Amino acid sequence: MGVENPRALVFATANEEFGDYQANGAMAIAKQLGRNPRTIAQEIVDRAPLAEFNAELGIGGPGFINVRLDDGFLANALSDWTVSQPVEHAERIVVDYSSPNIAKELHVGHLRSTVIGDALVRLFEFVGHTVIRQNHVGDWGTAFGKLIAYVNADQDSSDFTIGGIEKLYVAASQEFETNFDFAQKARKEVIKLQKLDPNTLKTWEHIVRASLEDVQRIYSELDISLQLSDVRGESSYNAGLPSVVNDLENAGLIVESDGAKCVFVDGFQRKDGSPLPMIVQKSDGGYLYHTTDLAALKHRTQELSADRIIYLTDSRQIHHFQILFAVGRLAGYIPKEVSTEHLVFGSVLNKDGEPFRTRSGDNVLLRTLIDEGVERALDIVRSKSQHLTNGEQRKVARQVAVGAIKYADLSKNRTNDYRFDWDVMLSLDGNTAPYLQYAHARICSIFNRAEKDMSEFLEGEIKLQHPSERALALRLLRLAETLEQCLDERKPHYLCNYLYELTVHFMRFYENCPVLKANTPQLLDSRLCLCAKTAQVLRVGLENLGISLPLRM
RNA sequence: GCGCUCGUAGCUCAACUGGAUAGAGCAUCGGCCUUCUAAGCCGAGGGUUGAAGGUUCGAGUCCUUCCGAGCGUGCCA
Repeated sequence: MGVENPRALVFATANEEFGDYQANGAMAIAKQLGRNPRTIAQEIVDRAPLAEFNAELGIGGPGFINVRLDDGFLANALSDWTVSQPVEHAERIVVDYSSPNIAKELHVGHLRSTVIGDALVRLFEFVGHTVIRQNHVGDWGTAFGKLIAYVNADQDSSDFTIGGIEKLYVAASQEFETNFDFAQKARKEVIKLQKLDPNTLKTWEHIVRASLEDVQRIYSELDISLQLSDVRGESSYNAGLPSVVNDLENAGLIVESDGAKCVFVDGFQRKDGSPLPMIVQKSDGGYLYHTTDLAALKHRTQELSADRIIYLTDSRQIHHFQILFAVGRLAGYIPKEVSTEHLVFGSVLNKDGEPFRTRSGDNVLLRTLIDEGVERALDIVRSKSQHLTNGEQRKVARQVAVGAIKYADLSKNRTNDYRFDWDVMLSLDGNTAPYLQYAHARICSIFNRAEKDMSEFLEGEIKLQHPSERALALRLLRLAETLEQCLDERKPHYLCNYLYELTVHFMRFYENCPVLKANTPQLLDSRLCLCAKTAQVLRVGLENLGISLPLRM
């Protein structure tokens, strides 16, 4: 038609009465040509572009081309369909997430980075990327002086288990505030640590190990895929910090200001318009997190050969990452073809919209959160699932609780703050993990009752007889486009919304279409196949979000 | 002060990045269990998308101004 870059702009219709999909490209073309959009749409439709699929085309509104897929086409498409959706170009993606602090237990402040990060790495891997997880733990710094001094002073604490480390840290901090001698010892330990004194280092290692073991226990309870081998703490970059500063000096980027070594980057300025520096070495010679992050960046491009580097932190660090990436480019640490992304997320608020804290104002520990969730879930499971044994109830309660916590987080747009509300996330109504888990359990139950193996029905001829079967089929086929959108924007909530919508349609199908009492053997097999595929999508979807599914509940 | 993010039903959240009549759940009201798990399904009411302008065939989405909230703004991370 003589138009540059014509795009079909195909979307699922907002309203079923318009069909299944709509193409909005005609209006864009009409604008370019200065012609009537409906005429353009008609010309496109006249060419019968989807004739081979038997699709029904119509024109609506100012020039929408509505597409209703043929039932037979849909049924065939679903019969041949599989969940696997590999990307064309696989990349090596470094994902930096969770990042707990040693000697502090995981708390709500780590929840979103950990949960969202873990969902994304699983999804990246599912579509074929190579993911390198990096847990950038805070295992270095002045706080360790206090801890080491405290452990040294009290030999009993040397065999602490880490429920105790948090307490140890609190006790050490208190001692630091009130006991002058202790404070002196703590400062000495910091220096000894920096000089890699063997005894001090030994205690440090001991603390780090115990702390990491505790972190792994929480990960395991939360079904987080991070392993000890993914840990690469701040301490591991220590030796490289001077060379980072050296690199920056060689690149002519360092400016001394008030005794501190700074990098100034165009575009970063303070309120008065004066340039805002990144300080890479303090006036006392010490290094800062900027420097460590630069060293990590260098490591990730040069040693890990990343194509992409992704960071998950809350939105307060936006500025830090902007300047970090800018300096990384200037220093040559980030080659042109490598992309860096800072994925931000909002804060976790309580029911009333305030920061989520304990009564005394402390961060809520993930340990506490899991325990409370399991307890609440167990109450519900005991009252609703009396057909399960005690042991099964406990297991289901755990899956429901962990699923609920993670799903509540993942199902919201990550960039916004979200409210943590037990009653909403554990509810069986609405866009929640238990609702999806329940639908899956119902499907399993059908196969149990029929004494058939679900995996044998993943393939088979599908017949779409009832409108709810058709609607379900259409939703199943949208997995691929959902995953694409989800990973395109690195926003898991698109997948959650999809899974919820899929489940709603499954529930309707379930109400309207008896499976085991279907009229003919062909219809029985077709419906079992729809069930099996739905269960598979739920499983693939939820498991890639890090959420497990009970077979019964 | 400046910068970033945000403001959608009484509440919690969506809205495929500019598309048709802004959708779900909770809460409220009303229906459906001798049939595969009722932890379910069906229906009803509920909106000037913070306000006012602007761009466009078309705006919750883009631009401007205002109001309001949160966060950030040089040696902590």
